[in-house]
Amino acid sequence: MDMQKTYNPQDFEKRIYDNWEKSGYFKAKVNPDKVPFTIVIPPPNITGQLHIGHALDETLQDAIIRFKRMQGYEALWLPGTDHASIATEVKIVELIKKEEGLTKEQLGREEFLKRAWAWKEKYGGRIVEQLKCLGSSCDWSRLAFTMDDRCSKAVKEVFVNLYDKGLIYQGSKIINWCPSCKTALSDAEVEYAEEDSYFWYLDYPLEGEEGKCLTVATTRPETMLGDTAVAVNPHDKRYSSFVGKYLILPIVNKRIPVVADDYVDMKFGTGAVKITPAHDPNDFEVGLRHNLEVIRVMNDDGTMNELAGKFAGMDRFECRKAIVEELKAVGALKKTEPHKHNVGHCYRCHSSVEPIVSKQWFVKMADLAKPAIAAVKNKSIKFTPSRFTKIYYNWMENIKDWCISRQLWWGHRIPVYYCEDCGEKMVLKDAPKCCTKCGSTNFRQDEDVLDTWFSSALWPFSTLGYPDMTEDLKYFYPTDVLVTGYDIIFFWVARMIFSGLEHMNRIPFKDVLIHGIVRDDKGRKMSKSLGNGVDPLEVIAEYGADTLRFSLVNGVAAGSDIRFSKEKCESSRNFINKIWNASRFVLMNCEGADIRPITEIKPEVKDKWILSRLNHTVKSVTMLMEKYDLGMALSICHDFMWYDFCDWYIELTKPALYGDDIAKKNATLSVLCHVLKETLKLLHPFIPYVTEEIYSNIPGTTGSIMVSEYPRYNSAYNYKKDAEKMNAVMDIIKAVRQIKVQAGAAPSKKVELIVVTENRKLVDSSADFICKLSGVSKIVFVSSKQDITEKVFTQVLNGFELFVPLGDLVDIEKEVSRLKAELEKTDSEIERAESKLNNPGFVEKAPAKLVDAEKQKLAKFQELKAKILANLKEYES
RNA sequence: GGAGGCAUAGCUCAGUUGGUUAGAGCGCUCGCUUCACAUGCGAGAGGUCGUAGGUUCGAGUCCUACUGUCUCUACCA
Repeated sequence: MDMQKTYNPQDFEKRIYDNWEKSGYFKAKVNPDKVPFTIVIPPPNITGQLHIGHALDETLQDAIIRFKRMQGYEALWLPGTDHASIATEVKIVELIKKEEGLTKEQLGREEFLKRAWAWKEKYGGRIVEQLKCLGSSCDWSRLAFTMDDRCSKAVKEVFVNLYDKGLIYQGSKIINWCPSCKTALSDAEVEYAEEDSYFWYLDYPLEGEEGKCLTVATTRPETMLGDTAVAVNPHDKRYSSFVGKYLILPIVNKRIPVVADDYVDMKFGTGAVKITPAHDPNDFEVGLRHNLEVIRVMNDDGTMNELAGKFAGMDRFECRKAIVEELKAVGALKKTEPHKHNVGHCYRCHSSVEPIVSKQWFVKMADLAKPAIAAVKNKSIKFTPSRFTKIYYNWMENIKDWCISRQLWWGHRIPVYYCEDCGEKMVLKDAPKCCTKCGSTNFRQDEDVLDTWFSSALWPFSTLGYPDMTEDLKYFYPTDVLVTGYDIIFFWVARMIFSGLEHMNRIPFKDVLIHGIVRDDKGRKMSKSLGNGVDPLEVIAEYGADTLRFSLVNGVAAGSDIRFSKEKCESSRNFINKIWNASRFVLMNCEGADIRPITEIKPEVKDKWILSRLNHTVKSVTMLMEKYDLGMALSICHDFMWYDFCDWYIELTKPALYGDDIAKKNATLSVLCHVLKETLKLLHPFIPYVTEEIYSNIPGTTGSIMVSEYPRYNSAYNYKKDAEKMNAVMDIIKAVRQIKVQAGAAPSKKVELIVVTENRKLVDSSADFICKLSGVSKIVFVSSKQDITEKVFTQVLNGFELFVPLGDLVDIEKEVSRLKAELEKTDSEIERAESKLNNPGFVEKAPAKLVDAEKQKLAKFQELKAKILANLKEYES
């Protein structure tokens, strides 16, 4: 046995991980004799390093995969990283600006991509190291990257297939544009935030009718330069005479029609809306319905273009001010009022997003969404917790076409080629040698790359070999469970589901385990601006990976957010320290002892009690693990380890361990070893390092705990009667302790215990325990309280009356009032039970088991009451 | 506008399909350096489970309304 006095994870975590890796236990292979169990990691972005949210995600996955591996599944946890197109590109742009003083355009595409791959090598590698520190049992031989050859091949295959099926198309539509990143964004990539702004009321004069005008209200006056109509509600009587007439657009002095459209809300603003089809999604729709001209007045970088006339070249916000001034000058600004409204921001750079008309590639969603909704409706895919299905439906049922092209360089380049000579468009998996139509070799590839989520959507099968029907793909797909946060249900989970169904004809996973986000100790979201982020590596350096993992999982309900605090870490560390010391106790005593397998031991009552407790624990923990209720599973392991094993069983073994009976000592130690070993196995998925370290020191164990057999429930170990006996003894011990504390006697003071009972045999056979655990020097049996001559404290239990003579410490008056309080409590229990049993509804309708239990409870309390009364009478006489 | 979560001890949170006397951690009080552990041991105090109704023999748990709070989603110019 080689264990330091204090738990010190830094001494062994690294060594253990290295051993695991060397042993090849993490590797999974196609094995027809075993049932596969597969998890693909949600690939962390290579933008930086792992944060505490990743630590939670990986801990949950590792716990599940370790559990399944021990249960005998061929467990594969497939690791990888994500190129994170826009997020990484933003970082690299910043880097080259800082280090080389260049913009990406100045650097050029080829050089830029070199920098990006270097970044990937550096940060991708770092993330892998961090995953290892956490203890993640990933199959590193399969490490994937969303832009590696395999994934790239899958992306091209899927793009071409969808295009051929007519599910990918190119079109000019209104999309979200980030003027800072200069790329299109999908709807999911826009974040809205409320901002204080103004509502500007503008007068648009009616053509040919001097002095008459229509007032529109707008939050974006600068877009009026691109107005091509004003819309009113067809039922709005105020404006019915205007419909079909023309207005003169101020400043621009252009004729624009008044159209009637249901989209307009009569009650909002003035009931008249300026229509700018090029710069507003709703206006774009109105424009389509009324055949309006689309005039785009803004450049890609957010400045005004030549169609903005004298405002050309101005930044959009500058232009807004200038337009307002100009409108005021020409008398078209009627009034201004403060207004709060939601403005969309780029989820990566946070600039405000500009809705503009642009030619982009889209995925047609309607037909893809239907089977994806059905798969969840018919429970082929189950969300845990189930409430997240509603969030999923909500999005899927209202889904719009997915804009997948990005005007970026870092990512999968769109596999579309244009012939410079004949203009032919070629959508091909591999770059053509020449134009498929005219044979020209003068062609170019589409400049754009794909949305990063396009490749992530294929992750569960691209990493296993798709489009080739490999053995891996056949064996490990569909995967079993996907573990991720609720924040990427739309971005990722939904898209994997329809992609799996479309390209593999099968769901990508059976279960989706959703967890919450990790917040700081005050419940705030961790963010760079608040500076309240917690670095998992720092926590590991201070407390060890096991403590971090324990803190993130113990007692946490699925799907709910987690508060992370130092206090929590400390209490987790204390628990692991407790395991450490309990194990030291067991192992130190084992030295030189004859430890036998549990099957060769004849257990006595205390042993049967802990074996039955262990058995129950195994049953509930296994059940909870299978339901992915890891927080509860771990909490039950914790309670068993601390309260049953350490607080009670270890103490109960001491009389035997320090006694002279060698056979008894060996038997007890064998049970101690068995229970410790099995408990460590239950804990191993959550806290792998410390359990491995201790396990290797237990006599009789060979190999790693991570490939040991997971404990199994066995009804032969229930020992119901013995467990009840032990519980009665434990009640006696607790009662004596209570008497001593209440009397103010020192814990070390040895007292005499006088017992009235019909079950003398039980007390006799457990005398060792009672004496050792409650500081009793001698147990005396009497037939009734009348036989006691000294002043005593009294405690009445079911089947036992306990009396402790404590001489002058005994205060009769206090004792009487204490007994009266006990009596009152007992009375209220009797009353409660009686009212239930007197209720015909309860007796008739409640399950017989419960009625019986209630009857027993009543009898028990009535017996207690009788004894308390008898004791009270003694004092009164 | 739509949807969802949460409201339980001083604080942070558990609480399985409704069913014994509602639990834990931290904090607090009292007593202990007892031969694994003071990162500990023993004994306690502390809760009308947000409010009002309802269903039921029985509600922290199910239903309705309300109050407070957080989040997602839509983007009404």
